[in-house]
Amino acid sequence: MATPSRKANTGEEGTGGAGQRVSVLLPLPLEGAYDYRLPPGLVAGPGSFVEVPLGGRVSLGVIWDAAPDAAHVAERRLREVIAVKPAPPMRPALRQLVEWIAAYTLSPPGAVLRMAMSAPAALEAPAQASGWRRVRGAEARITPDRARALAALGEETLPGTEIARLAGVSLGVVRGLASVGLIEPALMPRAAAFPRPRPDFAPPVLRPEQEEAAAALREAVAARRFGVTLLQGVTGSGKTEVYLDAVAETLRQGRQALVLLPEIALSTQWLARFERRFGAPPALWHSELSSRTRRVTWRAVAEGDAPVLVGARSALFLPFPDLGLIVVDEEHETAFKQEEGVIYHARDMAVVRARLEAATCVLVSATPSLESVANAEAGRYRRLGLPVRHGGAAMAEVSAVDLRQHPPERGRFLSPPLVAAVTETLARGEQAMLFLNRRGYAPLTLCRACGHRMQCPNCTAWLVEHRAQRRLLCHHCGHTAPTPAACPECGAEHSLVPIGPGVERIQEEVAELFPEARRLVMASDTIPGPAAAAEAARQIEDREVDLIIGTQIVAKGWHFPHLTLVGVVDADLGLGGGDLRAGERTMQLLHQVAGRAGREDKPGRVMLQSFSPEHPVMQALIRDDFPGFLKAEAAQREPGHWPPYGRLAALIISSEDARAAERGARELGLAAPVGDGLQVLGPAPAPLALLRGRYRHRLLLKAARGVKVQPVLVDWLARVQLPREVRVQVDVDPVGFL
DNA sequence: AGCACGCCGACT
DNA sequence: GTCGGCGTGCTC
Repeated sequence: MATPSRKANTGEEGTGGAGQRVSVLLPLPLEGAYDYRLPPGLVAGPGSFVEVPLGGRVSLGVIWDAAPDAAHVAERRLREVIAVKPAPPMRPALRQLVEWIAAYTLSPPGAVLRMAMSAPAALEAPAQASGWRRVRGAEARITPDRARALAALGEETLPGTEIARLAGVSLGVVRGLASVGLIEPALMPRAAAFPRPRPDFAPPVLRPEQEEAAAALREAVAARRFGVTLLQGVTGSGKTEVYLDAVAETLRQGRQALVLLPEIALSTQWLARFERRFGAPPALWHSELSSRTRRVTWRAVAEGDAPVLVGARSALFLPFPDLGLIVVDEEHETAFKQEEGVIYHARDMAVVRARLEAATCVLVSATPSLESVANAEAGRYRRLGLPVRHGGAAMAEVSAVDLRQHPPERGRFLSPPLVAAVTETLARGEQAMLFLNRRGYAPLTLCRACGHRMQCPNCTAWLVEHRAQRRLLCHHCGHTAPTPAACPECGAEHSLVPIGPGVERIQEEVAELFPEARRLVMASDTIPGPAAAAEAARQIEDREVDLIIGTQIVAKGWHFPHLTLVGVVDADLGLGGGDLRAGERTMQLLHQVAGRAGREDKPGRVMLQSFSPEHPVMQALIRDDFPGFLKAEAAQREPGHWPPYGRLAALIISSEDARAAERGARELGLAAPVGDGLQVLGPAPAPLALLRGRYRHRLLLKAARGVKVQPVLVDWLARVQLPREVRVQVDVDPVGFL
C-alpha cells in the first residue's frame, strides 16, 4: 500500500529539477498522460493514486509510468505532484484493462480511467464511524421508548439508526437520550463492511447434469488460469446454482468473484437466492448506490474485503486485488453494451479482464449470442449445457395466434383465442401475463382531420402518449408536453386519436374484459427501482395479482410460481427495421418471456400473437428449436461476413446543423479506406436521423474477421478534417441500431 | 471534465 | 457606458 503522505505544496514550479519525473493519467478525456515531478518527500510508484495541479485546480490521477520518456515536456514546465492518496495503488491488470479498452474502442485512456475512478472519496483514509454508548451513572427521565432503546444498546457502541431499528423506536428517541445525557457519542470499532459469504453454508443438491457442469467450472476456477466457458441452459434448468458453485470454489481459493447482471436494480429475487446459498449477501454495485455505499464498497473491494460483488457493467472497473471469477449472467443482453461515452460491451471486456487477471470467465444464457456460440464452436470458449428443467417441469408449450385469421375486435388488441386462454387461466385460479414491449398508452397520436402525427421536435420519433400523466413523451430525449386538446397543425378539436397499443392501453382493454381480475402493470415507469421491483415480486408471489401486463422488464430473471399463461401481444414488434440482429434479439426476448410461464408443477402455455407465424423466429419458438434458429441465422450471416463472421465498426457523424452533418458524412465517405477484406457502407442517415437535437449520419465499416479495424479507423479519421461542431462517434462492434 | 479568455445584448 | 451570455481552447 502506498504510504499516506501529504506535503503543503501547491505544485508551483519547483526549485530546479529535484525529484523524479512520473507520468500521471488523469480521469479526463485527454490524448495521453501528463508528466509531473514527484518531489523527494513523496513515495509513489506505478498505480499510485495522486493529487496533481492542473491549470488552476487540483485533479486526481494515477501514476501510469514511473520513468517516462523525457522528450515531450520540458523539465522546467513540470509541476509537482501534490500528494499521494492513502489507498491501495491500481494494480497492473486493471491498468492494462484501461489501456486495452482505450485502444480497442478508440477512446482517450483518461476517459476509460474515469470509469475505474468512480468513487474518488474512497481514496481517502476511511473515517472511523461513530455511534452512541451509554453514559455510566447518568440519570434522567425514562420513557418506555427510551428504556427500550437503552436495552437495545446495552453495553455496546452502536449507530443511532441501529439503536432505533433494534428497539423499534424512532431516531428522535435516540436524539432525546443524547440530549438528556444518557448516551454519548463514541467511535465504533472498525467492522468489516461485508460479511464473508460462506461457500459451504447451504449448497443445494445438484442434479447429475448440473453437478457435471459445476465440477467442470470448479476445476476451471481451481486451475487459476484464464479460460472462458459458455454455460447454456433453458430457463429453470438451474444455471444459477451451477455458477454459484463456481463462486463457492472461488471463495475457497481465497480469490474474489464478480457477477455481472444486466438489470441489477431489479434483481431482488437473485439476491435473496444468493443469501440463502451463502448465508450472507454479496456486495452490490450499480449507478443508483448512495455516495456513502459507493465509497465503502469501492474501498472494501480494493482491500479484498468484498469477496463477492454483484453489479452492473460498471462493476467491471472495480479494483479487485485478486479476481478469480467473472460471471456474466444473461450474456446475450444488450444492456451490457454501453452506448454513451466510452462505447464498450461489458461481456467482451469481462473476457478481457479475466484474461488479464488469469481468471475464469463464465458466460451464462438460455439463448446465448451468436458471437459467443461462434467462439465456442471455434474452440475459443468451452461449452457446457444444461438441457433439462428442474423437477421435471416441462417447458411451456408455445403456439402462435395468426392475427390474420383471428383478428381482435375493432379497436382492441387481444385476439379471441388469447382472451379465451386468459379467461380459462383466471378461472383455474392461476396467473396470466400479457407481454408488450412498449411503454405508455399509444406509440402514435394522429389527427383524424389532417393526418398530422405528433412528433418529437428533437428526434426522428413519434411522441408516445402516457395517459396516466396526460402527457406525450419522447422515449429518446425525454421531451414532454401535455396531450393537446386540439390538433396543433389544423386546429381541429377532439380529432387526435391514439394509434396502436402500449402496456397502458392493454391494461385498459383487460380492465374491460376482466373487471374482476387484479391487474399489475410492470414497466420502467411503474417499477422505478429495487424497492418497487421487490414489492411487485412479492405481490405476484403472494397471489395478490391475477394479471400482469408488462414490458421487457418482466422478462428478466423473475420466478413466478403461479404464472401459467404468457400472451405476447405483438410478437412481430422488433422484427422490423432491418437491423442485423433483429431476429436474434426478438428470439432471445420472447424466449425469455416464455420462460416465465409454467414452473414447478403446473405446465405453462405461451401464445404469440403474430401476423407472420411462419417467420423463422416464431417457428423456432413454437418448435423450441433454438439451435436450429442459430444455425439458420449463422448461415445468413456467414456468406456476407457479417458478425460474428466479420467485424463491424460504425461511425456516427452528428451536428446540430443538418447540412454540416451531411457534409461531414460525405467527406468521410469520400475518404473511406479501401483494402482487402474492407468494405464501407454509407453514408446514410442514421436510423434515428435526428436525436436530441442533433442530425446524424452513419457509415459502417465491414471487415473480414482477421482484420484489425482500429488502425484502419484511426487512419481514416486522420485523413479528414471536420469543423468542430461536427462530432464523430466511433462504435467498434456496434449492436442495435443507435 | 473544468475553467479561463473573448466578443455582442439589457441594465445602472 | 458596464455585467454577462456561453463558444473554443488549454491543462504536464
